[in-house]
Order: sequence, then C-alpha cells, then structure tokens
Amino acid sequence: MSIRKNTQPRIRRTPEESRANILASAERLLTEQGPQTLRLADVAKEAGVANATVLHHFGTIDGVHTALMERMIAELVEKVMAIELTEDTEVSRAQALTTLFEAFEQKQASKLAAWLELTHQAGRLTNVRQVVRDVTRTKFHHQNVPEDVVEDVMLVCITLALGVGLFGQTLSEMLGKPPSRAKEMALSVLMLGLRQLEAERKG
Amino acid sequence: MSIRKNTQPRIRRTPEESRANILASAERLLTEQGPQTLRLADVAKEAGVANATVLHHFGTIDGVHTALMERMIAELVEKVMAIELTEDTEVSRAQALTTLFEAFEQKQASKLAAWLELTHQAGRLTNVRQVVRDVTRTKFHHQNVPEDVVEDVMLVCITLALGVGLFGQTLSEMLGKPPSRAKEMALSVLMLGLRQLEAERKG
DNA sequence: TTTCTTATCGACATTTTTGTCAGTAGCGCT
DNA sequence: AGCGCTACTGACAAAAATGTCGATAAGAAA
Repeated sequence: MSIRKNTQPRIRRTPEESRANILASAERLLTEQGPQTLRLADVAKEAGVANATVLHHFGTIDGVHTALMERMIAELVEKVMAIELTEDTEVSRAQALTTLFEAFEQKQASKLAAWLELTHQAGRLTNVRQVVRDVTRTKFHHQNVPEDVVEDVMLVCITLALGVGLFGQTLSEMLGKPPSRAKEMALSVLMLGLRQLEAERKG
Repeated sequence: MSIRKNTQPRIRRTPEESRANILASAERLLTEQGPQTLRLADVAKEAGVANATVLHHFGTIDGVHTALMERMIAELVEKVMAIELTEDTEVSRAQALTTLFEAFEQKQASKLAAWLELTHQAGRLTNVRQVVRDVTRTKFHHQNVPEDVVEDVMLVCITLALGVGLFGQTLSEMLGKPPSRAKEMALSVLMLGLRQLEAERKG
C-alpha cells in the first residue's frame, strides 16, 4: 500500500533551460525587489522550483549571484556594442546617446552596476576597458581625434548614463517632473557640452 | 569564592555617545564593506560592543539601518545647503559644482543614495524637493530665470554628481586613467553645456 | 560609603537561511 | 516494455543571524 503524496507533476528541463529559468527569475527579483531578495528560497520560489534544484544547478547561492552578474554584463556589453554610429552628425550622435542611456536603463543595467559597486565586485567587469577600446576604434576611427580624448568623452557619457539609469526616474519624480525628465535634460546638456568641447579643441 | 571572568572593563557611554559610536561604525562598514555587512554582529564588532548593546539602543538591526540613513541624509543636506553661490559667474559656478560633486563623493553619499534606490527606500528622502526649492530660491532668486528651469538644471547636476560619486572613480581606473578624471570631465562638460543652454535661452 | 539608575554583557532562545542526502520521476534509448 | 541517466524533490541537518533576559558594573547622586 503506497501512500500517494499529492504533489505537482515535475517539470523536467534541460540543464541549460533550467539555469536560464532560474537566472531569469533572479534577475526579476534583483530589479524589482532589490539585491537583498536574492536569497535561495526567494529565487527558488520565483523560479517555481525547489531550493535544492537551484543548488543542483549552481552549487551555492553565491553561484547564482555570480552567474547572474555575468549574464547581465554580457547582455549589456552586447547592447552597447550594437550601437550604431556610422557618421558623426549631430542627429546620429543624439541617437547613439539615447540608445546608450536606454541600454543602461532597460534591464536595469545601472542597478547591476550599483550592486557590483556596493558589493565591491566591480572587478568582475574586467572587459570594460576592452569594450571601450573596441568602440573607440570601430565607431570613431574615421574621426581625427586622439583616442584618449574619445575615451575621456566616453567616460563622461557612461558615468552620466549610469547616473541617469539608476537615479534619473526617482529624482525626476521627487521634483514633481515626468520620469524621463532627467534623461532628457542629461541628453541636452551632454549634446551641447560635447559640441562645445569639440569647438574648443578645433579653435 | 567568586569566579573572576577575565573580561575587559566596560566602557559606559551616555546613550547619545553610544548611539553615535554605533552609527559611526555602521557608516564605516557601509562605505568600506558594502551594505551586506550591516549585520548585527558586524556592526557590534566594529563598534566594539556586544550585540545586545546595539539592540538596547536601536531595538532591531533595522532600527540601525533607519537611523543610519537618516543621519547620512541629514549630513548631506547640510552640506548641500552650505554651498555658496552668491554671484553667478563662471568661476563661482564652477566652484559650486565642484563642491556639489565632492558632497556626493565624500562620506559616500552616493553609496547611500544607491543603497536607498536598490532597497526601494528612496521614499525616505522626503525632503529632496524642499531642499531643491530652497536652494533655487535662496541661491538663484537674483537671476531672472524661471524656477522650473533652475530645477531642471539642478536635476541634471544632481544626477551627474551621483553618477560621478558612485561610479566615477571605479570607471576612471578601469579605463586606466587617474581616479578623478570622470569628475573633471563631468565638470567640463557640465559647465560648457550649461553655458550653451543659457545662451540658447537668451538667443 | 551607600544607593540607585541603567548601559553593558554573556548565555541562551528563536528565527532565518543555506546546504545535504537519499529517494523519486521524467525522458530518451534499446 | 524495460533500463539508465539525471533533473528534481521533500525532509532533514547545519550554519548564520536576530533577538531575549537576567545579571553585572560604571557612574551619578544622596
């Protein structure tokens, strides 16, 4: 006489699918609830699996954290590298900047960056320099501007994009303005500032 | 026959001193080790007191968090309000911006802000709007610029200051540049951009 | 000195979170 | 159908973190 536990039928995924499912849930938690909800039980529940299943695929909860960081970093890098800047007109530059801002906003890449910074894990971003170098060469090589000037400019753009991505919406709303106001203002100031910087270099 | 435990002599502080000591330790932990080290045992150890002592003064570990947030917020507000901008020349404006950047950098105010944002506690910053209003009125009332334009400008400045404060150093170093490079570049671009914005408004 | 208040502490209790393990069940293969 | 592999699970164990409590001692006041 066997006792029949009324459990749900199991969903059996490929290891890749299962890992992807768990990481997607973790990412949702990170961006919607904050890093402190990235606990074993929370992640497992969000993913709809048992705690032990998470550990089966990632070893420890820290393994989940690491894998999540790497996944999000890869996503972001891909997005940034995909930004088009074939010709450097005002219009195309504005578009590129807008895309950059959105890359740091969507998928909460800025939150990831802040998380890394606060947890002193920014060292994981080992390829930032390489990415910036690649972008400098591939997108700006047709300009006659020294590479380290381009890098300095990208430094400001990224810093501002991160600031806007992380704080823009909250700050805008705190001041009783539409949530995209910070982004818009940042874009304006950046465009004008960069134009002037360029003019100064030439003049 | 009494057993003499070899314990350190107790340090007895006033409640205010004790709270201050604990909060200072917590702040040190937050900025040097990250938010996840703001645990009861960590804070107590850093402050050199027993766990129970921390709870005696703050009730729960969350009480410590709250008190710390409030303390750091008050500090920051004080610093921002102290920024001088009597006359709006290029030089005085540059000084004011530099001071603003440093206010968000020192004492790790940007880390506090990121912590609040990530933990969805930004609502604690209830007086941001009031501070911005006050600054607008007291520091800019001599200008003939509409108040909400001033507010928009301050929005960009704060966003950028937060971005620089949180990510500036790390990003600069990742690109193989001196740690203050992001701040310097941000200042340049901001100054030029604001000047242009002003010119456009007038023209 | 003696008394009183209370900041402080160690020991313990409770709760939360992580990790282990042996057995179960889905699925492809023969 | 039967077999083998392994993703999956619940139950349990271990560790970590928070919080409670009675006793102690530092300092002020009588």
